[in-house]
Formats: sequence, structure tokens, C-alpha cells
Amino acid sequence: MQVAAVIVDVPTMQTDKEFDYLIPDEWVGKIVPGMRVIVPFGPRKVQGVVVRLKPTSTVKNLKKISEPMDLSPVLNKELLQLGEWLTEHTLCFKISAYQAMLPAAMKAKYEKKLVLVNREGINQLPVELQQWFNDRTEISWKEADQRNWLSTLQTAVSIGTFEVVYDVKDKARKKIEKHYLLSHPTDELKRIMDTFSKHAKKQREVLEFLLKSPETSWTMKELTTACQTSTSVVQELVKKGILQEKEVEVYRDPYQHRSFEKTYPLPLTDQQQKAISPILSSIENGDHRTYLLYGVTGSGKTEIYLQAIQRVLEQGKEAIVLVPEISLTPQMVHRFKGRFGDDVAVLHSGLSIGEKYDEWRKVQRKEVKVVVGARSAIFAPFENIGIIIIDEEHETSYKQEENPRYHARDVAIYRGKFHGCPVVLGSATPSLESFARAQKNVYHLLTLSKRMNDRSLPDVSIVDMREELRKGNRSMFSTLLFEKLQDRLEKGQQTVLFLNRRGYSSFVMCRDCGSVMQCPHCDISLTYHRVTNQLKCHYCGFETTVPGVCTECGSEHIRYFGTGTQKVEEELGKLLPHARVIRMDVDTTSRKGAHERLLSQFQEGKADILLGTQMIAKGLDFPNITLVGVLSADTMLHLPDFRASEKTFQLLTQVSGRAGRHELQGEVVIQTYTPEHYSIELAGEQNYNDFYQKEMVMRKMGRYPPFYYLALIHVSHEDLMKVISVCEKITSYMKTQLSEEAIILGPTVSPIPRINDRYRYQCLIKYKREPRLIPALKKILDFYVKERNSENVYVSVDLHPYMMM
DNA sequence: AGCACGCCGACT
DNA sequence: GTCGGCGTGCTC
Repeated sequence: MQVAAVIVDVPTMQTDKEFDYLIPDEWVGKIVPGMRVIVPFGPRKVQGVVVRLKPTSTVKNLKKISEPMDLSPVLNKELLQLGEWLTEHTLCFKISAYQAMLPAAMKAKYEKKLVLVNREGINQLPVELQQWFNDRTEISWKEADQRNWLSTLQTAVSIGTFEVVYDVKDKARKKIEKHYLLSHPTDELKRIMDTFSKHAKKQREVLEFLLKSPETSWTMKELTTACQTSTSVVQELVKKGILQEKEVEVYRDPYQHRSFEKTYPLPLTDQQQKAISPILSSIENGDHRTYLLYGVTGSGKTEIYLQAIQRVLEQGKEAIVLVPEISLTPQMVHRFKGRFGDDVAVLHSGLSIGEKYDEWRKVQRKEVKVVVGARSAIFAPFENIGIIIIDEEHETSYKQEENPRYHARDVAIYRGKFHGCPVVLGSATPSLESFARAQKNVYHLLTLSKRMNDRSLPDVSIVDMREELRKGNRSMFSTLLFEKLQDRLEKGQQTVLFLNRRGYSSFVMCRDCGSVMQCPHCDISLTYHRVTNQLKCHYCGFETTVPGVCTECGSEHIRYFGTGTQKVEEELGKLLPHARVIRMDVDTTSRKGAHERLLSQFQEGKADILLGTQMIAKGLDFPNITLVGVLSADTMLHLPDFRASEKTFQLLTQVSGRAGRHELQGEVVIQTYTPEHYSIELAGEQNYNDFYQKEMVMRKMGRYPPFYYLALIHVSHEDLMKVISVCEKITSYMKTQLSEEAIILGPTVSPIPRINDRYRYQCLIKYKREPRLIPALKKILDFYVKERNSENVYVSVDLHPYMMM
């Protein structure tokens, strides 16, 4: 066996296949499938992943692998296979599938440079170049380009003065610490010590300190503080050869300065007991089953996860727990670290690239048994998985919106089958798809209908804001909400206010001509941000200062409509000047650790009101919250998305669940302009079952999931006519390929007709069983070269889409 | 993606 | 008559 099949890191249609390479003799037996390698590819070098070994190849003139990038495989057999499955099921490139499984730090960095190989030839170069290479032997391609030296240097390449070199580098930087330890056996050292000069008092002290535990190594800092001395003393000992330096890899542990109070399994309620026992028997018998753990907010789902994992660990197996990104609050981490301590690795986007890499390596080296993380943690390189848990199963963040457009739930079930282990999907408001599958016994339904300690669900009031307006209340707070807000302030209890729109106001309109300020690059209105006094586009990031007069008619009567978190914050400052408010949205939490800091401030009672967007809907579990206010329940309801009702119901139910989780009874006030809508009414009653029934009827009528599957084809281009014609061609092609039962809608304008100066059209396919769908879609992608062809038309396919925009 | 090869317009 | 435009095709 000396040929390796490699998938190269060139994500295009034409290169999306295996390339064969010879394994150099010195690496035979060492290069194995799942390793990253550097291979020559055309004139350059690229990173690749070895997917299999074979004795020979049908291709002649094979090139050799340049070098391996790993000492042991980073993708195991299962993950390599999963990559193929992902490619097939999301229509992505193989390399993209593998890259999705690895931490970002392992993505290759490419550098092209010119290296001086013949110093003689330098004399023929212009003076400024000669100066540059006086004390240098290379220049990066980029640098040479910027200095306008490329053409000169290229002629120098042709006569052999320079050589073009392609470098492939690992982004990953292992964090290295220098440690110091004794380099001789103790008795020998004692002899050496006697030869010391009498003045070398400090050196002797250091040695005596080290001799107490001769095997241990210390960092410079540890040594100098322990011995009350300076670095020079240690350096001197190294020089004398008594101490040796050793480089040790250390992990960047984002949680190292935190201590987690050890927790122990809590006694389970009868309901919990009943729910956990089928999971435990699955674990015991090693059979794969998917459970839908449907439990109302505060019913103790997490304890079930913890105890199921406990059992898995006792069997010597591993566990993966997925949580939605935004709820990776310290609370969740605390509960897992508290129970399983150092056996837990945490993976989420708040970590730096290096930190993520280190956490990932802990998994790879089998130093942890449990991974708690966001979507991509589903690819944790465990080899003996005993359970996979997806908390808040209905969350849309489990679907990746770039290639590979996978859903973590599907990957979880794939891995569950492979490892013969249970997959547990937990939610208080399951997605319709999952609940429907549970009804059909594809998933096994486990129900927790009671809150822990029989705490009652919060009282929910729905306030009709049209009525408030009629009564003359034009503020954003209804009388009821405002009264309760004041009441909580007096009692010293905390309130959560929820509004899913950041910024100050949602659009700016001229009152004379009615024109709305729009983004010049996208067909979307600009949002006013008060703090910076700017108008921002939330899609392309365009920013502009607020014009003094209307750009259309020159009128000065410009008004701000709609309400964002910033405006609410300002309003609160006016109405309740003594209230301490913390605002949480993308704008206040973008800095690393800000999310966590704001939450802990709130937890410590440093604020009375927490005001925020989606991100505060989950994971908050503070005893002092007794009031939750939803300022405008309808903002989501009118989005052009067949899941709008479902999302609204879920959000309102989740937000309401934040109140009164502990001793104090909780209250919820939901403000809306459409109180009669079933998703708002039923969320008020916390009535999932009725909502499910009603929404299923709607889905059946609209021929949407779970009754039909969806495939969404996006087309975008700078030229409107081009987009329409390409989309038209695609739509009619699909019509020739699919059966009568398939519903093919299009070409239709995307709900956001233009983003970043590109027009957007789409074709939506609703189907039940179409064996020719995937091949047909592949053909389209083939033709339009997956997302980008020479004419710059972007075509992308999303199977089972979540984002309809 | 890069890069080479290859065939048609404005220039020393 | 050449330099260079980017269209097409290949990378084990």
C-alpha cells in the first residue's frame, strides 16, 4: 500500500474528487486515512485530507505527498464516512464537509513567496531591491505586489535568481510554556552543589527547593515566586547545566480561573423517572433510538440529561450535548462542569480560535468524556459515543446557513445509528417536524408535563395594544405592564423585557413625501442607531449619517418609526429614572465575554431590568425574575416565512418560561396588536398541544413541512434580467425532471429582493418522494459551478431550508 | 481557486 | 508585425 487518495482543499466542482498521490517511503505506514497532508497540486501546494489508501492507482505519473500535517489522524473512520454522507445530503463539496468537522484553526493558511536562491544575481536588480535583500532572503508575494516589484522579480525568477515557493501552514498555534526541571539525579546534584561558590546562596536555595520534589517541572514564574528570587538565578542554573528547559504544550482553558461547585445527582420526580428509564435502557442495550423529550419550561430536563450522561460515563463511553449558541451561558456550563468537572470540554463561538482548537484537542486525545457545545460540536471526534443530546431541539441555529447546509439533528441521528446509542431531543416547544415524528412513532415521545416542585406556570396577560391606543396611551408600555414594572421596582424584584429588534427605530420616513430611507445596496430599510447617530443596514453593514433633510424632497419632517431596544432603553430612562437597566443585543454583546458579563451583573442584582432581543429568551434562570414583558409579540409573526407562527409561539413560550422559576410566583405581560392570533393566544395559555393541532392544519393546507419536504434554489446576480432568466431556466428544467406530485414554485423574487447590489430570485420545490431530485439538483449545480460560475451568477441549493429569505 | 495555454485587438 | 486581453481547461 503506497498510494493515498486525497481530497484537496480546492472547493470547486472540478476538484471535488479524490486525487491519488504516492506516499514517500519514510511515511509509508505513518500516513493513514483521516490525516491532513500537504500535496503538490499543479504548480502550487495545497492542504488535503487522506480518505483512503490503495495499493496502486490507475493514474500514471503520480506525484508524492510533500509532508503530513498531523502525527495521528484528525478524522476517524466514522467521520470520514460521515463526510461522504454530508456531501450527498447537503450537496456540498467533500472538502467543505471535512472542514466543517475540524476546528477553524486547522484550516490551512496559504502563503506564496519569492525566495532568493542565487545571491550573485542580486547585483542586476534595482537599488531599492538590493537594499531589501541585504539582510533578507525572501519576500512575500503580497509585499512584492504592493511595492510594485513583481514584474522585476519575475524576470529574476526566469534567470534563476529567485524561486517561487508555496507555503502551506497550519493556523493552529499550540501554546507552549517553558518549564524548568532538574537535569541530574539527586545524589549527583548534591555533589555539584558542594562545588558552588559560597556566595551562590540563591542558587543553592533554588536547588534545595527543587530537590523536595525532583521530578516536577516549574514555569519560570512559579520558580521565582516560590523561591523569592529573580530570573537571572534560574538562568544561571540552566547555563551550568543543572536545570534543563523543557517546552510543554499547555491548553488555553477559558474556564481555568473559575471553580465549579461539585454537584451530585438529585432525586428524580416520578415523571422524570418515567422519562429517563427508556433512555437508560437504550444506553444499557446499546440500541439506537431517537427520543423526543417534551417537557415544559422548568420541568427538569437538564437533570435527566445529567443522569443519563452519568450512566454513559459509567459504561466508559462518551457524550455529546448540543445547546443553542446563545444559551451557552455560564449557567449551562456550570451545571455540566459542576457535575462532571474536568471531563467536560466546552465548544462555542465565544472562544478564540486557539481556545476552540485546544478544547477540540482535549476531545481528540480522549482527555474529556463530555462535550457541551453549539452546532458544530456534533462533529466531536469521539469514538465510543454513548448518548447524544440536543437541548432546545426546535432552535433554528442548529441548521447551518452556509455550506455544508446541514442540520445538527440529522447528523446526530446519523452518528447515533453508527454508535448504536440514543439521541435525545429536548424541548418545551418541539419543532412541528419532530413532534409529528413522535406522533408517528418514528421518535419516542417522553413527556414532562409538570414543573419541578409543582411550581405553577406563570400568569400570562395578553394586552391588546390597539385598545391602549384607543384609550390614548401612545407609549410603548401598556398601562398594565407599566404598573407591574413599577411594582417590581418597589419590591426590589427583577424584570425581563423582550423586544426582538435592535437599534433605535426600524425605519425612517419622511412625513411629507412618505419616502423611507433605504440601503443603497439592498432593498431593505435602514435602521436608526441613536448612539452613533447613524443609519445602518442590518444585511450588508452599510452605514451612513442621518441626513438633516429628506433625500427625496428636501423636507425637514423626518420621523422615526418602529421601536428598537435602544429606544426602549431611552424611554425607560425617562419614565423610570431610578431603574437600573441592562441592555443586551448584538450591539452590546459583540465584544468577547460581554454576554456573560452582562448576565452575571444582572444575576448579582446590579440591575432591575434586563432589556434584550432573542438572546435573552433562553437559559436565563434567575430566582429574582418575577416579571417578563414582551413589548411587541407580532414583530415575528408577519415575516414571509411559513414558520412565522411556530417561531412566535416558541419564542413567547420560552420567554414566558423565564418568569417565576423559583419560589416567587411569576407574571408575564405580552403586548400585541393581534391578540386573536392562535400562536399568541395559545402561547399565553402555554398550550402546546392545541398549537400543534392548529398549526398542522395550516401546514397541511399550505403543503409545507412536515407534510412536504422543501428544497430551495437561490439565484443571485448584479443584473436583474440575468437572474430572472437563469432562475427561469432552472425552474423549467426542474419541471422536466420531477414527478407530477412535486410542486415547483418560481421564479419568485426573494423576500429581500436585493442584498449587496445583487438581485435575488428563488425557486421553491415542495415534494414528498422524488428520487430524481438530488441528481437534478446536482446537475444544476454542475452547470452553474456550485454557487459561482464565470458569469458571476450565484446558484445555491438548500435542502430542508430554515431561512426562506 | 490558481495557473497555463491559446486565440483576437491596439500598439512600440 | 508583437503585447496582452481574458475564455477554456487542468490540477493526481
